[in-house]
Amino acid sequence: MAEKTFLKPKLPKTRNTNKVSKPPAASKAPKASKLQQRQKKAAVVATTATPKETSRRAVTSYDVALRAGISQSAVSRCFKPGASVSPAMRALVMKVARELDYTPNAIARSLITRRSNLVAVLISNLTNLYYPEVLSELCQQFEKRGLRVLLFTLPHEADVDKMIAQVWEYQVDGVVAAARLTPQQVAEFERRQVPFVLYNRTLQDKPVNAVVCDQIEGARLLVTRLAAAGHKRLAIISGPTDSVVGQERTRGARERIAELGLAKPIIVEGNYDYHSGAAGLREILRQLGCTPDAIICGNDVMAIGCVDTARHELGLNVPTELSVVGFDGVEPSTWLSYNLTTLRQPVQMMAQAAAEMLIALIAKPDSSPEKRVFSAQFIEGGTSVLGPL
Amino acid sequence: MAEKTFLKPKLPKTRNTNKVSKPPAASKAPKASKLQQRQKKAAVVATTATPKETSRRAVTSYDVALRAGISQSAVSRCFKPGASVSPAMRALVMKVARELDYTPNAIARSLITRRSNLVAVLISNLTNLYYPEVLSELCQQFEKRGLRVLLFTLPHEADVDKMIAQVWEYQVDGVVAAARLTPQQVAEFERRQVPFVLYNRTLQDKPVNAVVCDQIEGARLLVTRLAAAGHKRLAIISGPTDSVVGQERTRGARERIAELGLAKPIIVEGNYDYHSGAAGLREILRQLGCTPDAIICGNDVMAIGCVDTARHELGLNVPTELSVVGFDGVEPSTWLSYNLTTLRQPVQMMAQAAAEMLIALIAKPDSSPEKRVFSAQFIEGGTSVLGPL
DNA sequence: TCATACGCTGCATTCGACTGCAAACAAATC
DNA sequence: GATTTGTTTGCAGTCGAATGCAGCGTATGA
Repeated sequence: MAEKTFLKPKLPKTRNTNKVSKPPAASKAPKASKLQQRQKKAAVVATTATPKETSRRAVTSYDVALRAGISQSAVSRCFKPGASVSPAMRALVMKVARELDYTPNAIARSLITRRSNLVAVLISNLTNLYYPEVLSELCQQFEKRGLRVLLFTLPHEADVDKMIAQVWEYQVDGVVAAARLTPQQVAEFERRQVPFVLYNRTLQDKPVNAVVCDQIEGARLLVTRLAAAGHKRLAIISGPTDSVVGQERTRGARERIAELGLAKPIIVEGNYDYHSGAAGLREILRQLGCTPDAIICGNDVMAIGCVDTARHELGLNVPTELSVVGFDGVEPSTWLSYNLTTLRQPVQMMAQAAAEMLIALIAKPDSSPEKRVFSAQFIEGGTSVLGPL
Repeated sequence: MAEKTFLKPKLPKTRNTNKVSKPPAASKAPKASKLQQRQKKAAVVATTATPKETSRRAVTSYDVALRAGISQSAVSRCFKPGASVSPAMRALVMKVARELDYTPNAIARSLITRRSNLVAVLISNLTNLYYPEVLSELCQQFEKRGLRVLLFTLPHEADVDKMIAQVWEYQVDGVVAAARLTPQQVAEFERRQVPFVLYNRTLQDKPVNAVVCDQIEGARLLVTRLAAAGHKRLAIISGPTDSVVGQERTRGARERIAELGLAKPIIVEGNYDYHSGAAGLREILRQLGCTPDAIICGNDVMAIGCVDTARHELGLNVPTELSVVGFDGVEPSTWLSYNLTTLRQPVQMMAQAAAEMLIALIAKPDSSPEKRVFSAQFIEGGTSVLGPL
């Protein structure tokens, strides 16, 4: 109460050109001011709607302005951090806003500011066990910076183009793509001048903003360690051919195997899931006619499938009869039953880097492309016999 | 070419009130028409901007209208499915739109239609292994129906209110909440008249739209089966106390244990992760001084932690010396190393139901609340010794 | 005391698409 | 041929917040 009587006289009465100029202007009055129009509308709503139900319409800044006896622009300014508003005005507006349950409309704001504060995150397959971690981290990073995440999942790699069209419609400020995209699709990002960061993907022919983990380096390291421990006959269960990451892992392993003069490895293709790891192992044994020394799997889940099948279905002892290694370092790889030898990707750092990069790019769209390459961390688990390096 | 000459004369020349009415009106002309204003602006841009760079501004429906020699409203109508537009007009507009790379601005559309086509999905912890499946399914369902997903993760159960405020700002058409919310927070959904569906949660005192799985029924079934197989001393590793689902599972198990006249079970609290399953087991053994017959874990991941610790750390044989059962039926529970006895939740059906429900609710906001209760499916795995029922 | 500066505030316009209305045309009817 | 339908189109105003500008008020200086 005390506060109210303090504020009221000090604020709206000091200067209201509105009231002063209205009576004389009434003679000419080419058209009602916005606020007046609003006043009328509000009156209509009040008489039309049932008394208790405060109307279906949302509360707008005009409603707040009306109730507080000030202009709409004042309300708007109170919700903008750096704006020029007196403390008294801000207090009054906030009070009335709270009374009316006013929330600024981000849609309307976006329209005029041309900033939606939305970022699109494209992810191919959420059930991948690896991506939820990425998504979770990205989400938190963006939320911390006042950006909202519009999630797009690309399930059957089908109508990706249709989905991407949706991205444009929502005027997102930026895109993080952790999904397989054609060069044409990436090119469209550029054409539309929408900042974007690729996650674990790059383009051959064009420099783009990307956060990646050096798969080749990692794969070579794995082979080096396996060879040093005396493994000679290696086999590979690769990721699907359309996965760039998978291809790089395979290529790195293959190259290093060749360099070390080991026998050319059998390679069977998997699709990153548990069963394809199991199937891959069986196929390798069938083709080889005997057990290889070690199997390099394109990701942890396939490695787990491989280990389980070896142990529980084929009665093979992992690691003494067969070493199995994976990639990613997902949580189950650390479980006691597996304790997988793997290359852990620094997911948190990578996601953080991607978020940072995108935010920087939004602030300064014409920066030249940057690629941030992280190294995987070698985790020596119990599914491989490795000597000291 | 042929198409162009066919369309052009047939369309804009037949009736152009614009050209006819403009010259006479020029004498009075109180103010320029919108299209004319636009024309001027476009001219400015054209002369100001470098010739090659087609300007920084986005392409709008006015640009398309200008180029096609028609009105903006015609363009708008061409992008609205059921609108009254001649085929020739539609073809022309689509052609020009393609030439200019025009994409309708969903933000502007939302403002006037009061439909954002956005749904908020609130999820507490994406790394939970169970939620990615839910999210993935929800996403696909909504995308199929033309709704976009705004993702909100609530990490440390901290500033949930601040996050929810963001939900309002974006004028979402609906909310799916698969996170712990206070009754006050849920009440705010109602106050704001935003359709919402709770996933795996309900309120005690108020009927709300919800999709749930009957945890009590499931827990009772588990106990019944364990008891029938002769297990007498049961223990429980519960979910965290603030998880309603976890509490129900515990309660159901406890009730049934009491009904069957078995000894009151030791209950230790976990937090749903692998390590708390391991820790829970150790704690139970410490408190009990010996091995219980069976341990009921609040979810699969804890059950897995429990199994692993029993087998690899304590040298206990699961299931002969100790049965372990879980809840959820997440993918790793099916892996050969575990083959967990568990209650599988029909995630896909539930997510689908939630999406359907929300969509129905958006179409008809005043429907009375509905609760859809699903039953979990009992999966008899290899971590428990169970006779035939 | 008056001039200058600065701090707040309101006005009016803007963002881009949608839509009720009426005008214009085309087709159908008498 | 005149009238009545029906279809297609353009016009102008709308959604809700942001913002350049100008005006008002107060504090400061000379």
